[in-house]
Amino acid sequence: MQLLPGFRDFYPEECARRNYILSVWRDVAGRYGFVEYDGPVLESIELYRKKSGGELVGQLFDFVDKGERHVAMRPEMTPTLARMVAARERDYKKPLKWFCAPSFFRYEKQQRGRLREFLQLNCDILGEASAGADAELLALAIDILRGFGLGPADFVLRLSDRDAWAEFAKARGVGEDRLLDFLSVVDKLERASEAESEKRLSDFGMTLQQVRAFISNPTAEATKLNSILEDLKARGLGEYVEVDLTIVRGLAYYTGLVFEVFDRGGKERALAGGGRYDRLLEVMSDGKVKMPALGFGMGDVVLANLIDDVEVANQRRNAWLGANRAAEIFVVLAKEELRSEALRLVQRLREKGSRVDFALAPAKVGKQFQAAEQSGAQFAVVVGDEWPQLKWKELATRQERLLDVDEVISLVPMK
RNA sequence: GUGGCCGUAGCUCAAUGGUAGAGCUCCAGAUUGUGGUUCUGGUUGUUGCGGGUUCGAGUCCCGUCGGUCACCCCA
Repeated sequence: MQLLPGFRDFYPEECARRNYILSVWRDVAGRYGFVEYDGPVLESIELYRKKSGGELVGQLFDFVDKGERHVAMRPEMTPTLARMVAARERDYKKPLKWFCAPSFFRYEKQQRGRLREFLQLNCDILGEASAGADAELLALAIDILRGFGLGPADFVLRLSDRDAWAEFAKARGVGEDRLLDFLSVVDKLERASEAESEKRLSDFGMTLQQVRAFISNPTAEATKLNSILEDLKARGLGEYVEVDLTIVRGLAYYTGLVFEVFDRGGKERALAGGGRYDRLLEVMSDGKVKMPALGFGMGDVVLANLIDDVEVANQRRNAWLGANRAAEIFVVLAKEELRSEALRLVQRLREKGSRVDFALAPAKVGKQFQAAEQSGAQFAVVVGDEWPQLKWKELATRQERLLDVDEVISLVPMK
C-alpha cells in the first residue's frame, strides 16, 4: 500500500521533530498571552465559498458525505475562527488572543514546502482595531521564529497595507468592485513581464510607472504602517521588518495590514503570512457581529526546511530532541533470578517521574548496554551479583559506583 | 492543472538488451557481567504497476501510479 500523495507518515524521529515545532509554537504564543482553541477538521463547503471566490474552492480537499452534504477538509482556520467567534463573542472579553496548531488540507500537487496535509500555527487577535494589535501580532510572529534560533540574517517580514492600495486605486478612479482585480495585477508585478503588467494596468487607466512610484514612495497613504514600525522598533525588533507594497496576498478577505515572512536566502516559499480581516466576521454573521480582527498562519513544512538550513536552529532542535529522548535510565538485568527485584526498581523509578526502560526478555548484558545506548539513556543501573546493592553507571563517562536502592531512587528526578 | 527529470533490498545506489549486486542498516556470533570500534556469518527483491517490441527487458516503446523540480496557484 502506498501513501496517498502529499501525505506523511510520522515515524518516531519525524514525530519528535514535529513535536519540537509544536512545543515552540505553543510556548511562545503562551508568552504573548494567546490561548489555544480548535475546531472541526471538516466543514461545509459553503463556509469557504462564503468568504471568497471560486479560485479557492478549486484547491479544496472536498467530497460529498453519506448524508449528501458537500463538505471540505479545512484548508485554513480563519473562516472557522470567524464562525466560532461570531457565534459566541459575548462570552469573551476583548481583545481575544487565540491560537491553534492543527492539520490543514489542500488538494494540490505536492512539491518542496507544499504538501496536501500540513500543520499550521494560526494566531489571531480579535476585537482590537488599533495599530497596537498589528504590532503585537507581528512581534509574536518574529519571536516565534526567534524561538527556533532564527535571526535577522535568516528571515524578514515584509509589510504592506491594502488600505493604502485601496486609497491609491480610488484616487485614480478604480471602483471598489474592481479593487481585487487590480490587486491581483500588483501581486503578479514581480513575476509577469513589463509589457504584460503595462497592458493589464491600462485596463485600470494606470501606467506601470505610476504604480512603481507608489511602491517606492508610499509614505502619504501608509501612516498606519509607520506607527506599527515604531512599535516594533521600541521592542527592539525593527531589523526584522521592512515595508514592501508588492505584497498584497491572494485572499479576498484581507483589509488593512498584510504581510508575508520570507527566508533571507530566498530559497523557500513564504514561511508565514497574514493580515487584517476587519470585515470578515460581519460577513460570516450576516451583519450581526462587527469586530476588527487580524491573524497569521505559519506552516510546519517550510519552517522545518529552514531549520535544516540554519546551523544555530539545527543545534537548538537537537538540544531539544536530546532532552526528550526515549529514556533517562536503563535498568540492566544481569542476573535473571533478580527479575522481580528489577521490576520493582523500574516501577519505583517510574513512579518518581523518571523515564525508564529495560529489556523485556532475558538478554545478554552486552545487548542490554547496547539497548541502553540506543534509548538515549544517560544512566544504566545494573541489577546483579551486587544485590541488594546496585551498580549506577553514567554511560557517557563510563564511571560506576555502588549504591543502595534507596540511594538510586533519591537521585531521581534527574532534572 | 501543464511540462522536464526520476522510480532496482528497510536506506543510498550499481548492473553494454544476456545468471539482479554492493555499501549502510537490521539480526546472530566472536565476547556466559559491561555499550558507540573491529571481524565473521545471516535475513531482505514479483526491478512501482500494466501492456508492447525481442530468442531474451531492470535496461527500449506506450500507458498508469508515485516521487521530484519548474510553471500555475497560494490558505
